[in-house]
Amino acid sequence: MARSATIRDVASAAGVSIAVVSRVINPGSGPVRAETRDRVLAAIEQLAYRPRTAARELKQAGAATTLGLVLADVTNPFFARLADRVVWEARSRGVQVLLMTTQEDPHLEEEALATLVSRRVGGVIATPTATNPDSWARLRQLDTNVVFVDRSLDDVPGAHTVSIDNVRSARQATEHLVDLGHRRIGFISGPETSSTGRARTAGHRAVLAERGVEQDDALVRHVPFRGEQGGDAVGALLALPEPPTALVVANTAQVVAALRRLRLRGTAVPADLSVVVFDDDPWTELFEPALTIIRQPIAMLAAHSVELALAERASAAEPRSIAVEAEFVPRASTSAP
Amino acid sequence: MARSATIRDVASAAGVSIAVVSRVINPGSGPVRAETRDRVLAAIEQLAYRPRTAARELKQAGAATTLGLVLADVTNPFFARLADRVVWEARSRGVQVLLMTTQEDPHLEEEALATLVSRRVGGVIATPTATNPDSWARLRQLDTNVVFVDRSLDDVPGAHTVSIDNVRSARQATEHLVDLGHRRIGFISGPETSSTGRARTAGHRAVLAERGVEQDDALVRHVPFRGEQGGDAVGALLALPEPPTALVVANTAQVVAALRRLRLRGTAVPADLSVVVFDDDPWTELFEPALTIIRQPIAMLAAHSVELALAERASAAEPRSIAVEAEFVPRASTSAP
DNA sequence: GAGCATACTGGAAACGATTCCACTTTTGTT
DNA sequence: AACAAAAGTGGAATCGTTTCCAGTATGCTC
Repeated sequence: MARSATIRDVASAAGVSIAVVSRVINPGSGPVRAETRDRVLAAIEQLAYRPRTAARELKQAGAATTLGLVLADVTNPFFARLADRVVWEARSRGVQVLLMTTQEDPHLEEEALATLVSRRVGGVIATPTATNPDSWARLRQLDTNVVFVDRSLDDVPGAHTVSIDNVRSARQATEHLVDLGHRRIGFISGPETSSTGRARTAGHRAVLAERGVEQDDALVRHVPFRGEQGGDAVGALLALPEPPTALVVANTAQVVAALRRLRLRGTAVPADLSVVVFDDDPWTELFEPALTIIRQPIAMLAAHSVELALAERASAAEPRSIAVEAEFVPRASTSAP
Repeated sequence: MARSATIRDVASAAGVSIAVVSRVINPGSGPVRAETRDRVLAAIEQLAYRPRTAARELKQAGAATTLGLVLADVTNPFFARLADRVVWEARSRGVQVLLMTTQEDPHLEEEALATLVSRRVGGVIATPTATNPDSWARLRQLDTNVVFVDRSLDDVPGAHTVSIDNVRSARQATEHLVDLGHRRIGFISGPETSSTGRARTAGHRAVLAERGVEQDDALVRHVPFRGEQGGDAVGALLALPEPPTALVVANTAQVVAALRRLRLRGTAVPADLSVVVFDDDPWTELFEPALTIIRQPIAMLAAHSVELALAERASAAEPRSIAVEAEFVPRASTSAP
């Protein structure tokens, strides 16, 4: 296999210097006579020359041309759609996206960040899984914009945050259920270490306190975002001496596992158990009964994230925290107990 | 912001030459005295030095350390799970994945391929959307392994293919329906340009011919994989003077749109219309009635793809075409007409 | 047609790593 | 104690670009 053509090959084929070829490749970087340009372009075409990114990036230190997107789990439809939108937004700005998945594994996350660091990407958008403070700090230190989306980490100074107002959304869900007359409300949340998990349980608890509903810690379950444990959590809740009459679930994977379990047990929704989900998969509407959901404005999340990730990097800039509005969509899976 | 440390900074901090630092960074590349190594490592730690990928790649010509994954649509759960598995497989081999999405847009696909070419990745796994023969050819020309997964392209010499046997799976679906007594079977397939679309309709037609069922081209609809057009297709089919009593649908996005439309029209499944889907989303089981599906062995697809993509590159090697077995899972959405 | 400002071109120095090869030091053998 | 082999180290070339700067050709003005 012949070594692929370099700028030098093109230069000699076109009978010019490599400097000229470089100017042809990057229009606007200097004058080139039209006739010369044509000759160079012909040579490029003929040799199928493509400049090597590696060499290019090596020379131009801070290439804001690539953006890292570190997702916890593409298998989660919410993240998948977020990725889709981020790619779309980035593309409209002529930026490429390096998409990495951590599968909710702190180790993989650390690896992903190491890659991004050594690639010197222009910005990073991430749904952090674990507290890898060193890795995040390293990114900041390179003056890379760091944007946490959906979830966030407290101990990463300088990182921007984009998410829905989780406290508020959890409040809405719980208020809705309390208004319907529920007094024992199960809450399947993300891990306690996750910012979303904490914010949502906080909102939930606040409403219960305001409404004078008795709190029972046994009703709040912290379950990994990924995997099948949502089912076990539901099982445990319904096995309580005083089982809940309503349930709030944190994401699609969990609700799928939970619904599967409910069907197995013959628990009727909403007759025996009302259900609210933090997510917006098209299937939630098709499910019988249609699920009451909290719909996150994915396009907005993506737009703001990309914006911040690509902003002029000024280490001094105040980190911003953007909260977008989620929509509460009551449907058929919630009713009076 | 201070320029980040280079190998030279580390070398002078540790009082050694850059050659030694390089050997420390890549263990096994040459001898280093233990004491020296410690000194270098300390300097690395202290300066937070991280080698730049760009420089590294520039030197080592054929770095088989990165693999490109070009997906048509991460929003499609099938592809999302494929991505998840590919990342997993690649990681177990110490390889990183550059995930790019084309959103079923030939333009975006071409861009993605251009990136991959200029990055000189070791291998590419793709679900091709369009015939971009030049781009694919360029990859082959660089002696990059090209693996098509799920779908394939005919006019790309040298590319490997990994997919299920689409003819066979479509046969199973149609046979199942014919056995149940259906004579008019609607078929919502991918675009005619897609290999899967063609293979599946071929299998479908073969069974009809064998069983002496009258064929009607109006019953076969070619619909984009992405978007909402599955709904319109269903509407059109049911508006036929002689509407079908059964329906085969090509993927999740299409079936979601289709089911939404059916619900709107009040068409009962399977009483009025039996439904089979080429896909395996957990929701298909939760849907009422549980959908009869064709389950693709995603883990196998991923394993084979990564294997081929990372294989020793020998341009001479015969391109392989691997067909893995899909599983037909009859559930409640199909019954006698 | 002289003088000057531009347009165009090419030589050479980076960028930050890896790697070959020659050189020095240590170790082991007899 | 002498010598060979092995271990350790550093100088310098190289990978494929971009970019600075100096040099040459061209066009314009008077």
